Amino acid sequence: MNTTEQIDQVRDDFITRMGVIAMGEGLPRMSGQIFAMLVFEGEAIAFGALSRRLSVSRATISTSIRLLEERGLIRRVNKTGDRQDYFQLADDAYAAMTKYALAGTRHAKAEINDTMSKLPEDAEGVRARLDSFAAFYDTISEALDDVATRVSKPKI
Amino acid sequence: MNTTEQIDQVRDDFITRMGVIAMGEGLPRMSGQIFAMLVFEGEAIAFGALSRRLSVSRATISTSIRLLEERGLIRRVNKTGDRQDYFQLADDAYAAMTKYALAGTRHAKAEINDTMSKLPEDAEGVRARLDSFAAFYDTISEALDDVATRVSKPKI
DNA sequence: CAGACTGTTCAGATAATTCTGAATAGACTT
DNA sequence: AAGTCTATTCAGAATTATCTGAACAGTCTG
Repeated sequence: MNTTEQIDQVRDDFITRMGVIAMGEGLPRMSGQIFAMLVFEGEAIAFGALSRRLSVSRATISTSIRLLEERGLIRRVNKTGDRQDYFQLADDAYAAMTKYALAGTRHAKAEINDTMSKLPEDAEGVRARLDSFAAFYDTISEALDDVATRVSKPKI
Repeated sequence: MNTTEQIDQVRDDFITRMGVIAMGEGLPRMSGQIFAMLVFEGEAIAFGALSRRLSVSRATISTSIRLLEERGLIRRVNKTGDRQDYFQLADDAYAAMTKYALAGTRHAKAEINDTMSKLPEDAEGVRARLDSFAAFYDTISEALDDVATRVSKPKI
């Protein structure tokens, strides 16, 4: 087995694993696999190549790509002289990932706060418990916010 | 509308919302709803009451409960003079929640590291990119670890 | 011990997600 | 302009997750 074959095998294995990890994080498997492929390759990959190398229809690539774009994880680039769209990791993909999670925890906290605002004055026990719950999400949010800045590439 | 009715309504609304939040965090809706109900009520709730008040079969309660127990989020308690099982929030439910997430990010990092170990020596570019990816998960893990300790109840 | 009640398991039903193929529209080439 | 290549959309198929009812085993009660 030569080096290229070895790398191919490692890459396919990596893609498979990251598909599973992605599912655990609430991302569809295919989006995770595309992300993994882009991490592994480094350079921009063509739309058609994604479909071919992940053995999945172009329609699936299209919708998976959209999700990743919406979350700011990947970037669509145009290569002159080639009609296809190319994709590569966003510059601050990891920061974007973190910020998405952060939005989730902030939303959860907001839901709890909203619930608290509807409680009658005398529901002290409930209020205290919801407050602890909200504080938990707040602690996580703080931590994620910190991660986001630490992970962000310093802007020149 | 009296205070009790108002609280009932707020609680049902809270439960509904937390079911959705839970799904976003990779937990089945019903587990999230049970968790929400336990947070709201504070005191232990009977198995049968969960089934009744969440309008769901006993089988569903059983499996949802198991998941929550496995993750250390709730505690099963026995009331003398009552055959039913009762459930309440675990003392360190939020810490347990955090630790579960932490286990996930550590696992992700391990998968990446494992992939790296299989790479041939000369695959420097790939190695560098995987290293960044792993570093990201490491940063998150550190943050979560910090959250876990801050959220843990101090052991007397 | 018979009957009532409890929680668990599991096969099958139901619901939700994810993927595909076909149709479409835009852009380039000749 | 006709033909080719492209990405998107969407209805339906395929897959996966979730819920239910029935069967079961254990425990208590009378």
